[in-house]
Amino acid sequence: MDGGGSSSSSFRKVRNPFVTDQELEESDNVSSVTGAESPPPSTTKKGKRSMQKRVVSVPIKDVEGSRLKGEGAPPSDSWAWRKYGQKPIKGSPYPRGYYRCSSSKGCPARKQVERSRVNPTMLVITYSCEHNHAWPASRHNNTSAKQAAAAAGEASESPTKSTTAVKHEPSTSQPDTEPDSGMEDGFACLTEDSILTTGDEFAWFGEMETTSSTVLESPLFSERDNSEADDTAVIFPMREEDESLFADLGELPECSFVFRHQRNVGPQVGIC
DNA sequence: CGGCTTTGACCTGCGC
DNA sequence: GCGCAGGTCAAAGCCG
Repeated sequence: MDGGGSSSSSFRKVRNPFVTDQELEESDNVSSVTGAESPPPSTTKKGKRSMQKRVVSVPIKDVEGSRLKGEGAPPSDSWAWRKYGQKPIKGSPYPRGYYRCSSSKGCPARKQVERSRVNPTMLVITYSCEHNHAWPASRHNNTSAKQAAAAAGEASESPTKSTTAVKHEPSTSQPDTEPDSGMEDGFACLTEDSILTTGDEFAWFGEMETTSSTVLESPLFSERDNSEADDTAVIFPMREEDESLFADLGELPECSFVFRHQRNVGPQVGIC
């Protein structure tokens, strides 16, 4: 309980070619995974502690049995998320849901879920993780995931297989001094330096590309390539089947980002 | 019974 | 300095 205004991250406006105002907010904070975190134009409201943020856009699928009424629902990741708030965002017809990681007690992970104004069929999820903080390992929390998904389904009736854009934003990496319990599971939020290439752990990703004819598109990448934008985004059409694959993503450190810049280069995974 | 969701209110930070 | 917007907390209610 930080008290009324607690630690929030700076989501102030900047400019992101990929999305509109709202998404811009997130993307702008999204620093390049490479660790080149662009100095936030505006200091975080309360985010005193450096937090790594990742923006992930996932297609909303029609999920039933939803008990949530939130507009933005988080994708079914493998972690337990507890919704602690929801607020309508100015300029956005969809409210933004605030979720906290409930997988672990000391889990500082948080995520904001909102519908993409650009593509109502996509959910824009912003993951916030303390610098170097550990994320709860894959904990199959059907409840959260299911509910989240359900919410998503409720929120959107367009199960359109949209593309999934993944953007990661490593925030200022400060020497981690907070021993968190989240690490217990073995997944730690590495600093932006930690950029890994697809390995066994991410083999699923490779398969996803090859087996599911999943195509990675990153409009942002294009931008980034050209201007080295701060955001890292990956867009790949997903199917219901792919969804399961994507669901596996939950098993991966949320802090990790997967992107493929060049065709010659395999999917690269970065862990914040 | 426990956990989670929902809604309202409060606080912080930024912009003007 | 004031207002706006965003973010978080707390309490109540509901569901599994």
